Amino acid sequence: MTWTDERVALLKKLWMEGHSASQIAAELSGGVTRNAVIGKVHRLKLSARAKPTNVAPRAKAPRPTAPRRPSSPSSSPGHARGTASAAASAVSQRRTTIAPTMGATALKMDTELDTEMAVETTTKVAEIFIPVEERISLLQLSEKTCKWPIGDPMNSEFHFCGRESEEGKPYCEFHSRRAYHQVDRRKR
DNA sequence: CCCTGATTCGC
DNA sequence: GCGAATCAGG
Repeated sequence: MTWTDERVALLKKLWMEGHSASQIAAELSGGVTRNAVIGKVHRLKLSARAKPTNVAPRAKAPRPTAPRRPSSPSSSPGHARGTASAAASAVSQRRTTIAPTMGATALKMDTELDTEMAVETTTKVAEIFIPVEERISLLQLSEKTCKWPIGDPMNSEFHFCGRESEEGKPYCEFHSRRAYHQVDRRKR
């Protein structure tokens, strides 16, 4: 299949409407893969659709010397994957970008709830402080504890899963599936 | 394991 | 120009 004007036009339309590359690939007839769609999108220089004001510098461009695609059927030695140090650095190198608006909103809500909070605190302050030693707080999480939140953050019973997480994963095996396995993908 | 877009580079 | 392989991330 070739990129006719009609197919390109449809590609542009669907891409601008927010369809994913795989969805567009399915929409276009023929054996078009999502990679083909993405490649075409980049060549057309329309990879930017509705940026949220935030454009992180593309510094994640490694140039692996390893062969991209073996042209000969000779087998190559297997490569080890995933190390403990890699997982640790991945966590420590995490960058959190908080939009100014979020901070302002949080502050505003904080002050708004202040008076309401004060009344509640005076009546049930004892209940709030008792279980603090037993709960798993945010700061007590480590790289090997499941970080799946349980309960309402506003409730004193709020805690994290805390079970052992797989190497390099933020959640335990059970919650990792909950987090990444898409159940209602079709409804979009 | 499911998915997303981004990038590279042999063809 | 094309797109599979690969990467990086949620």
